[in-house]
Amino acid sequence: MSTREKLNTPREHILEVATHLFGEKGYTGTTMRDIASAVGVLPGSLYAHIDGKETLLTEIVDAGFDHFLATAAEIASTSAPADERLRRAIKEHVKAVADSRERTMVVLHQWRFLTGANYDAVIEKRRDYQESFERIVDDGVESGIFRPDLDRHVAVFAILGALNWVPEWFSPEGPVGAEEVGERLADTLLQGCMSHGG
Amino acid sequence: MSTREKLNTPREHILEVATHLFGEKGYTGTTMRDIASAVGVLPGSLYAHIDGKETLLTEIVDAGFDHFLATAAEIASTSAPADERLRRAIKEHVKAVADSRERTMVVLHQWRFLTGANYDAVIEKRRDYQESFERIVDDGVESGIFRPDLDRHVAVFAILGALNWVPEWFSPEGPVGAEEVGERLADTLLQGCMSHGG
DNA sequence: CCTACCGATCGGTAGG
DNA sequence: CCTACCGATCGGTAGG
Repeated sequence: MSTREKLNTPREHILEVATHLFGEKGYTGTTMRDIASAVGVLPGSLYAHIDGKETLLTEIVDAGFDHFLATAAEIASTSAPADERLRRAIKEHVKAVADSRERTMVVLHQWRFLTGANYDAVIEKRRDYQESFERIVDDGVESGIFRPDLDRHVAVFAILGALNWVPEWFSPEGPVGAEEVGERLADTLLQGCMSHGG
Repeated sequence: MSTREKLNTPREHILEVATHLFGEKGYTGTTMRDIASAVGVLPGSLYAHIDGKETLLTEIVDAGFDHFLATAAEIASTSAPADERLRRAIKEHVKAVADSRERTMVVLHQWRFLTGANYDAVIEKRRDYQESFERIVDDGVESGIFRPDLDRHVAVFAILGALNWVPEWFSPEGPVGAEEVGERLADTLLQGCMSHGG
């Protein structure tokens, strides 16, 4: 309480608190008073550092998507075999989720409450992320390492679904670490794509 | 507007409208005034038919979970081979999502806003649903039809994740129907579990 | 199902 | 970052 946890600017502190609350109670379920109270200031004082509630959301979501996007795009454009790239992308995604479960929940579910240009920007990032995975799967099918009859779209949706479900069950305090969970998830998802088993 | 769409009781009509709105804008993002307006009555009039906002949510969520649960439990307890049972469970889940995307979204994400006994009941249903899938996977590993090195928990989470992501991308108006999507999803997810490919 | 209304709370602002 | 406050809106109720 009396210890100052400010290693960051007040603005960054507010964003951290908002990320936590938006992830836990949702954007519409969180009030500016909740945020102010958790930060330790009165509600009106927040507006010295931020423009408004949606600004908080769009900054959290944009930064979160950019993180996922940058990693996936880098991996997708590598010249490594498709199965290796897919494994790397899966493991990096799990690692990012383990880093901050709440941030991931906000990125996955709260972007719907953005409006106008903020909303449009997210739709684009979402599509880009998907395309990085589609590129890997397409390459895998073309090179013969993945099954020729694989439905590329369904396969990518299955992989993204499995990844995006991770924050619902993974706990960094659990018996199995993020590295190992990513490996086992990759084992299962990879085999669903491969041309020949084990 | 002037046509009466009441094939149901007023109460059922309210529940339908609430399902749609909770799915679209979330529980905390939907007001009783939103619901009243979509139903076509004044806000206070809703309370002649329902107890309150949380009652609406818990009825929608409970009924939704029960539907998923009953189907999965029935399939899991069949004596068919594990791969057949898993395929059936996947297809039934996709069919249920196709029946009502909004209801599924409420079941998956809005139950967090329930409190007390309503919340506890959902946690239990959630666990039961997962256990139906775990039973199938366990049987498959024991009978040798699934890989012996398969991580049962991770495999089930991957399958549930892929299934629970379906409402984010599947459209009944799309080019591929629910039946076919379920089949292709099962193809990919099944192969991720099987002992020998193709 | 409507009229009329309750106390509480919302996001945000003016002025210091 | 606080004091003091704004108009709007919230879930819900009394009485018919």
